[in-house]
Amino acid sequence: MRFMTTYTPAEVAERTGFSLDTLRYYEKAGVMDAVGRTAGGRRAYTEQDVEWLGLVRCLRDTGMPIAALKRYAELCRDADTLDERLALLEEHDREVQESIDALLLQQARLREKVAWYRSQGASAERHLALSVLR
Amino acid sequence: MRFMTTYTPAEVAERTGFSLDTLRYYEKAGVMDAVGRTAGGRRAYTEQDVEWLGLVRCLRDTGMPIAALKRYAELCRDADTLDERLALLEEHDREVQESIDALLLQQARLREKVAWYRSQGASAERHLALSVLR
DNA sequence: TTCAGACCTGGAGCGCGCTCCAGTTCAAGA
DNA sequence: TCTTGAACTGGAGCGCGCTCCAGGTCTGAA
Repeated sequence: MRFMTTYTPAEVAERTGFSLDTLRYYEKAGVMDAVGRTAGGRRAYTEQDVEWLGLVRCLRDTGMPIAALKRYAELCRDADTLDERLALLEEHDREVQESIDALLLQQARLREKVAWYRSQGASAERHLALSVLR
Repeated sequence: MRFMTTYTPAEVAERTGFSLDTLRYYEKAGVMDAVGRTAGGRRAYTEQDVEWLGLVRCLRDTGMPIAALKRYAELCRDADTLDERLALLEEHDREVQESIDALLLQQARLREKVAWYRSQGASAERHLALSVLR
């Protein structure tokens, strides 16, 4: 007989930032293995479940689609898939890098626009200053 | 009588990277002003239209929602709204910065994971090397 | 024992941003 | 003149990732 700490759905939602509905959805969608249950049928998340959800958080926040997450989860069920898992994460990393790069590029454009508006604002103020001085 | 260069929908799609459907959608949605038409009723995009779409590209690529873009377009119809436009873009810039920061943070986590897999791969190789040497 | 409130399920619904479609019209080249 | 292909319209449909709902069950505190 072994004992282990488990967490209620509400606690997991609190700790991971996922909603209860999202947690159930992830389970249904195969993003995570079926969660253990209490005698009464309530979910009892283990520490590992919560850790897994931490990784899910990371991958979702970086834009990995549910389908890829599901694929990754499947690979993790088989211990003999380290290469594939690594490849999947490396591919994702490249995509993340690309979106960061794209974001930085467009941010530069955006800031040019902002700078332009500020210069317009400045001339409006100059204008105001002149009219005040008149 | 004045002449100006205009562009067909196909040309604009080519230049902006938006699909024909998306261009029509943006017009319907108020993301851009109604585009001028030829005698036969076909759209004739002006250089300004194309420039505007360039800005739309920038804002969409950085995640600005259609509704905000529409709001911005409305402000641009009134010359007397520089402050509001600037505020809108500055707010957007902050959000862009936040998502870049979030992305960088999670990317770091992701790379730790990748590094872990590589170390596993390395020990697997060591293991392989050992078995080869045996 | 009772009751509130957390949790259960299956399935419908939603918000976003397009994307596709059908049926029609326009325009340029052979 | 005919043909072909690009563009027109209004509206339906879609993929994604949740989110909500109804109707029922479980559980711990009073």
